[in-house]
Amino acid sequence: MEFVERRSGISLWRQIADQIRIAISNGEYDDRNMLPGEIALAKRFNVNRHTVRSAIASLAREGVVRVEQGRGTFITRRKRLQYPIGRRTRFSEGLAGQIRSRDRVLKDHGLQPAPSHVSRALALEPGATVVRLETVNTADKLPVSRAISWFDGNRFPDFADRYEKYHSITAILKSYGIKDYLRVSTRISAHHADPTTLKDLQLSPGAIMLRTEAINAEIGGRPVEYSNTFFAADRIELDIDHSAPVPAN
Amino acid sequence: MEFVERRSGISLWRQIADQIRIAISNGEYDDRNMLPGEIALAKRFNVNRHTVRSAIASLAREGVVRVEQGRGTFITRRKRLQYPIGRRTRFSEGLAGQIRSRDRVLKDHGLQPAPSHVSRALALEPGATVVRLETVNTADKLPVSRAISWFDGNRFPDFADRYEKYHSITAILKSYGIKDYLRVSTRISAHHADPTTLKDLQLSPGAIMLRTEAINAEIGGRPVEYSNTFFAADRIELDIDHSAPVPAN
DNA sequence: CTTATTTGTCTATTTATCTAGACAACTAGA
DNA sequence: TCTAGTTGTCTAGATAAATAGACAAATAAG
Repeated sequence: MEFVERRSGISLWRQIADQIRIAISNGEYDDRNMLPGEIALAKRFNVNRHTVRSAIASLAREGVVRVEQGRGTFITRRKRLQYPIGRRTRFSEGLAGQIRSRDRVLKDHGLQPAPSHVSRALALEPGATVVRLETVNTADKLPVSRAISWFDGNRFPDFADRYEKYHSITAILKSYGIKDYLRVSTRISAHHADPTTLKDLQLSPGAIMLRTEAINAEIGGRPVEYSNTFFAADRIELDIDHSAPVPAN
Repeated sequence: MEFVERRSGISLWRQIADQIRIAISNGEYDDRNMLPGEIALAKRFNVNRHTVRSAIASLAREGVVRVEQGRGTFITRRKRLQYPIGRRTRFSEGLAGQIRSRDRVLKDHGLQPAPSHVSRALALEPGATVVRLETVNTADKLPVSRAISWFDGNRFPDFADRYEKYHSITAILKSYGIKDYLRVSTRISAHHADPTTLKDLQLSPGAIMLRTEAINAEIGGRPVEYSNTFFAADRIELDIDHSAPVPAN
């Protein structure tokens, strides 16, 4: 008997949907590739059949299962994408082989005085001007992450303008003469998604986002990029590589 | 005006509590170290004052805020612990300096035939016998993570027994002649906590867990430990270090 | 064709959540 | 001491979530 908690602020159907989603991604139903019947699930969770139906309806809206009258409920998607993070992390390469199409849309950009955490990360003076770039990244037409990047405004004054031309951080930095850069640190946390992220990543309230706060530096060690990225936790996982650094090419 | 979504399966008070918790950890109220008044919050979220009160009551139960009649609502905790992950990751050292007390309790252990993902990670034959160790880790009396570790059952047959004596993975491995080991890979994902984790980490439904799936290997590269760790996402964040590997000491 | 098993729809009722308003209790400052 | 601003408590009603039961509609197998 599985457990759901009442009066917890999370409706029963939502708790059940969450547990079924986890079970699916753990491969628990891989043998038949379908869920148990509604009546069996209702008994297992000790709730009414209609409550289970609400849970399944929400999983169907997410595209995790497909319901067929008279037959049952079939699992349609199971695995998260894997996003590798290592010394040489590039969004443009990370998902290669896992998806068919990929896109990055520039949502917003501008110059601004650096907030304190930004100036600290980029080793700039407090209040120095920085370029702010906000993008939404899509894989197979589904948004997977939202990134906010900051760069030294004095060093890269027209960074955002060059985005139209190059469409890639790596290429823009190269156009400034920076041949290579490496990841220095990554801080990872998980939160309930905030309203902006819910909207940008097409999530529903209560959804989880994985947040990475990363610093990239050029070869000498000078920081060039500071970024906050918010991933849709139900669509992607992070794969950390601890192996020895790759020599610059 | 902040946004909350109705009929989403998450009660309004819970959505509001989640948003306030995020705002606090973003340092938005650092100037006065207290929340706006209930009436102001109700207006901002466009809900009834009683709904805001429910949200605040739940944050108070969590220990995030303290409410004082006639005065206001004060912020009592703000930052997550930072758990460093690098080539040399050791729970016993990771939180040093951030907490006063630390404890690890062995919850369960035993020998079992390796599930496929375990045998693959440890480079053993399918179905080989493995030692399974389940622990709950506590910092300042609050549980922060739950870990399940697997080791080669042929190589370390009495691993679990030695736990009583050494109380440390590193020390046990040393007792088997393994002087040093390094992290090879870490896979990170975020999920709604499952019932077992909710209970072990004293969380409430809808809470988020950060999951790491890690492989440690001895110096030659032979895997020695495979582990799944579930962190309470609202108490801890992961800090990835990408710097060059430290030489063995 | 019949039967058992599955999901789909409908009505009714109960329980929980949210809203609305009034007023009490407490705090800090004028 | 008075006043403005805060949280605490109570009542009542509206809305949403969950339960209960009955039966329809589709599927698969004998």
